[in-house]
Amino acid sequence: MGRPRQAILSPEKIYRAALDLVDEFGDFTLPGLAKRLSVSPSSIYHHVQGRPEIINGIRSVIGADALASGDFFTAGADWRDRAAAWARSYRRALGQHAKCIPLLVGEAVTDHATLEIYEHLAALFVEQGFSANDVVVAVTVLDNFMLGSALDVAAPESAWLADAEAQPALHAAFADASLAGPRSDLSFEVGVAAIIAHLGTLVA
Amino acid sequence: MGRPRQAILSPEKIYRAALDLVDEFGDFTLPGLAKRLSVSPSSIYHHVQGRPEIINGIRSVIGADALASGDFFTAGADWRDRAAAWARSYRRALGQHAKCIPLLVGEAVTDHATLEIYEHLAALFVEQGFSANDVVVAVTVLDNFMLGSALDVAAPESAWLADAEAQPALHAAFADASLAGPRSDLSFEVGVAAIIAHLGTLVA
DNA sequence: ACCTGAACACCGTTCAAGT
DNA sequence: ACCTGAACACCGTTCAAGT
Repeated sequence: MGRPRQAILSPEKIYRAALDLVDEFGDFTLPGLAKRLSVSPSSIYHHVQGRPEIINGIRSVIGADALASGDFFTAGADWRDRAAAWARSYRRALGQHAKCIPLLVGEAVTDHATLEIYEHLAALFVEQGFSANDVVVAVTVLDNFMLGSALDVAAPESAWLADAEAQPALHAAFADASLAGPRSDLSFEVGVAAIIAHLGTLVA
Repeated sequence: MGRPRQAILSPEKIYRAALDLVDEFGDFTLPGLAKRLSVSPSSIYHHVQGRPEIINGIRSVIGADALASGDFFTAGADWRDRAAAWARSYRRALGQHAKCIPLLVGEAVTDHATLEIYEHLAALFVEQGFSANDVVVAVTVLDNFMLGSALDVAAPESAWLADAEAQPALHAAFADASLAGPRSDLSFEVGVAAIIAHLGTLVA
């Protein structure tokens, strides 16, 4: 066929198609991606280096969409509310692509969009007069909890397949619980409230 | 060669060898696993169903070792100390095999050892008089933070490759911080203290 | 029951060939 | 510059054949 007059592919198109595949099937393959893009597998290599770069691209697309939503710009409000909103927004963004998270964890963050998201959080603490040490710890604590909670979104409500005989306390708790909403969401709010209340003691 | 008088393999041996490979290289392949066990790839299928079962086996080995360490039996102490010890112990167990975590997340927990570990935590809250709802939330919150923090152990200290120009607050905080220990460990303790203090308000 | 070697479909990546 | 088809090494899994 040869070169088309107008390029069919772009890194962005490749990343978005890969994101779609992961959302749908929990993973992607280069041949599957090529098929989705109506292209030959080898064509993809004219735009990205390889599979790892595509995975990184998925992260950046999620981050860019989250930034574009404007959720991270809740200026004016109390810093506690803004920190909580940050965690809530990024967890929602990741949770919308919960099947991607296992693919993303364990890879270093280098894309601009994701770093920008964390810059928002760090700036918030700096503004509040946190020391460098406290900013690092505050960002880490909130990020760790946010990420652990986002991972939990992917897990089915019955991911805890406890046995009534072998794990009586665990089984009974889940069997008898009557939560007023999704377990993961409610727990997230409890944890965020706990963490932010504690961070407040650093600033006082 | 045919069947040996004494079986060379067992599920346990396969799981442990796979764990070793992941610790060393961050992943494992069936051919690589077979080589490590001085066996043919097809031999492995006489003992386990396939790769997913091996991944589940890795989790159960980590859980069994953690249970065997006795860290989860800190009876007598205050429930707050025991809950903190639980999170600390399991994070340490997972952190010792940090490269495994990306492989484990996103898979439902079904192995006995891991469920036993969560049973310890649930029983602790039940003992304390938590309602079923509160047990579920307390277990979820502590688990989510513990897992997020364990993932952070795998990340290099410089996983946040912030740019001085583009992300000034984030960059400056990490550049100027002088923490009295590993960022991940210190942050974990701060978060656990925050969460447990908050859980204490449920029981009061 | 348990190990082997051959075989299959599939995957990620490379590269020469085309426009 | 950008797409294609052929090719390569490799992977997970199956299966008939051996003891």
